[in-house]
Amino acid sequence: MKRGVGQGGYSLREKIFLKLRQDILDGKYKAGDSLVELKLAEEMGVSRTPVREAIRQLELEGLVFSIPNKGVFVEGITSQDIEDIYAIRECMEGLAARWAIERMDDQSLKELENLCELMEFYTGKGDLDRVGELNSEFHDLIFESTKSKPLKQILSDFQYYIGNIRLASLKSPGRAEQSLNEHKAIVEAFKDRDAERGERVLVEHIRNTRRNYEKMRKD
Amino acid sequence: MKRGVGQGGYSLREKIFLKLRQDILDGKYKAGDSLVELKLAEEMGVSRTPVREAIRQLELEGLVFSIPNKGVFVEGITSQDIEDIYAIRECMEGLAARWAIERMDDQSLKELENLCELMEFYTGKGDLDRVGELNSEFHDLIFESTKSKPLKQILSDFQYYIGNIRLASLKSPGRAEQSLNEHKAIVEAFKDRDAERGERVLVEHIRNTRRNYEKMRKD
DNA sequence: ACACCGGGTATTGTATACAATAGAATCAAT
DNA sequence: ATTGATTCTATTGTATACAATACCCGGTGT
Repeated sequence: MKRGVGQGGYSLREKIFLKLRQDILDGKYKAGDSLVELKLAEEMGVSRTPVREAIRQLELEGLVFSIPNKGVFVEGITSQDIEDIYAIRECMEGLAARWAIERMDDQSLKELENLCELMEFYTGKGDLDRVGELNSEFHDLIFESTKSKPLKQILSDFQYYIGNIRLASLKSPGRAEQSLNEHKAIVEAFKDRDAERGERVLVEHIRNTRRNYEKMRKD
Repeated sequence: MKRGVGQGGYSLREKIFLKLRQDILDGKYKAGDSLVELKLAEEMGVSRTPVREAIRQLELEGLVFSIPNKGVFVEGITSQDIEDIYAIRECMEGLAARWAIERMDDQSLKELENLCELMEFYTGKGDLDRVGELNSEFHDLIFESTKSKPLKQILSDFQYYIGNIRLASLKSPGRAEQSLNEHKAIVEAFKDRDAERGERVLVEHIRNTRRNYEKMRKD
């Protein structure tokens, strides 16, 4: 079994959800495109049921909207959305930094340090795709360490939304090295358990990422 | 038709989703309770399909978690979650205030004023349930006016999460009047298009709501 | 030419049937 | 009595069948 959809998730629904979300975020389905249950189901070699459920979840995340008895359409992410997300992240990651520094256990701290070292290694090797993955893990670990369900939820969702953009941003000249230094500063603040400084450097990091994105857009 | 589930939403799935969410938030289902698709379906006089879809959505919102082939269990909201949500709202509604003041059109502003007057009327009459509803509409209108999809989504979800708590808080002695004054101050700042002041008074409003909740918890 | 009606098609909405799985209960062997 | 295998049951996972709806398109009357 496991034909067509691709491995990874647990149930078909989960896999389809992840796949569709990725496809939308990758631009395979553009804004306004209609997603037809039966068509998708046939493409993936499954029945409509799990496809439907996946679509309902996408709907809740705001990636698609559905007109009853008519169809489901891709909502798309505008560059305004991206900017908004960065602005929101500036606030929220500050909060995350404070909480994480207060609540993070030593083992997670060690892991965070480790992730940072790996990022250094792959940045040196120029494998930026891998760096991008590690970057996600880095921030996810911080979210996780806040031990705050509501905060985790928001930030993890955004993480997916802007994943591709962040990766592209990372590939602009010099940004990878700068980003690495910022991550190092974050780890230092975490190790010192300095919430004040942690918040500052993390917010600064987001702000720089955002600036880099805006600069990139203009080109 | 429309038997059992109760009106309101559009499709069965939507109605069931709203009903289940309300029931969880109302404490009808407590943390750890298991939700059995077939049982719920029979109770509401529908088939499993729409129930399943509703549950999947609840899962994405984090209100339930599902163990494959075993069951779905209510996640529940801890008082830690509530506190976190208030902290998050302090940040986010500040942002919302700034954006809304910049982007709100005159008609919405008029509506906002109107909502505030209605709140005054019903506060005077002592109909706090109605005031609670208007309160939600008031904040929703602000969210809507930010014209920001990501921000709207986050804040609207939280609105439901803490709706009942806010209502209870409103019923503590003197709070309704204080809340009303804070709303008036918000409207004034919006009318003056003073983003700086708007942010300050709105954040202050959230902070007071939160303090009131914490005070209430102790009793 | 134009508005109106009616049927046909595409699509989703809902119900039901069947498969797979996990866990509990039973029972036999040591 | 304990352990291990085995059956049984509850529950979800997936597929399919059928119903309802919206929209397109062609025909018809004026």
